[in-house]
Amino acid sequence: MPRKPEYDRDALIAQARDIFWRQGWAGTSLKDLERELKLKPGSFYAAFGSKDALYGLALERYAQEGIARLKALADKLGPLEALKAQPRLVIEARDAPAKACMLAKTYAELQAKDHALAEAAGIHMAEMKACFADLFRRAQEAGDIASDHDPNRLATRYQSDLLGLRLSADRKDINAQEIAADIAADIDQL
Amino acid sequence: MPRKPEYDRDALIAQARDIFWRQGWAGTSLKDLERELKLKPGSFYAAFGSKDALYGLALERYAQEGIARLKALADKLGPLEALKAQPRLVIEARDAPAKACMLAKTYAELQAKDHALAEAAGIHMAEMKACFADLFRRAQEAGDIASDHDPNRLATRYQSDLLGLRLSADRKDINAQEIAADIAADIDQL
DNA sequence: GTCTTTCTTGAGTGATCGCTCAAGTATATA
DNA sequence: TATATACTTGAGCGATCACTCAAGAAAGAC
Repeated sequence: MPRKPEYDRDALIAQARDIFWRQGWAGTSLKDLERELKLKPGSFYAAFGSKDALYGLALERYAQEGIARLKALADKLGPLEALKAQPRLVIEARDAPAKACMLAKTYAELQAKDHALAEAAGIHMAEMKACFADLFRRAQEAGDIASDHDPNRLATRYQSDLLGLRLSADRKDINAQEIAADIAADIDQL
Repeated sequence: MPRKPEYDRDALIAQARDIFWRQGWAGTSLKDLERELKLKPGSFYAAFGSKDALYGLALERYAQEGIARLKALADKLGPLEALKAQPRLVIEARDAPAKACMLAKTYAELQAKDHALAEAAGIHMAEMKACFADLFRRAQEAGDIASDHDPNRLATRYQSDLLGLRLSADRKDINAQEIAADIAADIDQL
C-alpha cells in the first residue's frame, strides 16, 4: 500500500561507516551525514533513530566484515599464512577511508566518557582477538608454530602489533610496509 | 605596578594536558576546562588565547616530558635496558590519565580534518622515533644489538609496537604486562 | 591615599549541535 | 479514480559550542 524508501539502507550504513571511520564520532556532524548520504533530517531520523544508532550499525558492519575477511583469508591460505598476510593486507587496502582501525579509534575517542559505543568497540575487538587466537591455535595444531606458546597470548600481542601498525600507517614519515613485513617475520620465528 | 595572576600557568598547562589526554580534543569543552582549571572565560582567554592554543601547549609539554623521561632512563640504564624497560614503564604509570599515547590519540582524532594539532602531534611522534633510533644505534655501538639491523627501521617498528601496546592497555580484557614483556623480549633477540 | 595597570568576573554573543514535527508528496491497494 | 499509508522535506527547536567584553576588584608606584 505505501510508498517505498528511495534509499538503500545497507549502502547508507556502509557510507556512514566510511565517514565515521575517517572523521570519528565527534568529528562527524549530522550536517556531514545529511550531505553525504543525501538525506534530510526527517528521513535520517526515520531511518536510523539517532546519530549514535547509526554509528552503532556502522561499527557492527565494520567488525563483521573484518572478521569475515579474515576467515575467508584463512580458508584460502590456511591459518599461518593468513596471519602473516593480514598485516600487509590491512595497510594496502586502497579504498579504505583510513589505515587505522575504526574499532580502536572509536575506543580511544569515547572510552573516557564511558560511552556505549566504546564498550561496543571493545567487544568487537575482543571478538577479533578470539579469531586471531583461533588461527594461532590451528597453526599450532598444523605444526607450523611451536606448541609451547599460549595462543591467547600470541593473539593479544599480534592484535596489539596490528593496531600499532595501522595507527602508524596513517603517518607520512612511516614505512608501514616494513613494519608489516617485520610483524609477519616474527610469526615465522615462533 | 599591576597585580599578579592568581594562577600558576605551568600547573594549568599540565592540568589541561591531563584533561585533553583523557578526553581528546572534541571531547573536552571549555566548560570542562573552566571548571577543572577554575578559570572564568575571560581569564582563560587572557591566559591562553584559545582552546587550540592551550591544546598545543599541552601537547608540547607532553612530548617534551616524554622525551626527557626517556633520555633520563637511558642515562640511568644505558640504551638497551632503557628500550627494554620503556614498554613496562609506560603502562605502569599509575597517575597517567590514560594508557594510550596523547600524540597518537590527537593524530587519530584530527588528522582527517588536516588540523594543525594533528600535524604537531605527527612532528612530536617523529621526534620520539628519532630518539628511539638513537638508542638503537647506541645499543649497536655498545655491541648489545647485531650491527646488521637498520636502527631507523628498528625504531619505527618499536614505536609502532609501543603505540599498539598503549592502546591495548586501556582495555580491560588485555594483559598489557604480557605484551610489554614480549616487546622487551624481542629486543633481546636482535 | 591616589592613580595606574592588570586580573577577575560572568552575562551574553552568534554559530552550530543533535533532533522534532507538521505539511507536502508519491505509491500500492481497493 | 479514490483512499490509505508511508516517505520526503525543511523550518526551526532548545542546548551547547567556542568565545567576547565591559565592569568590578586587587595590588604595586608615587
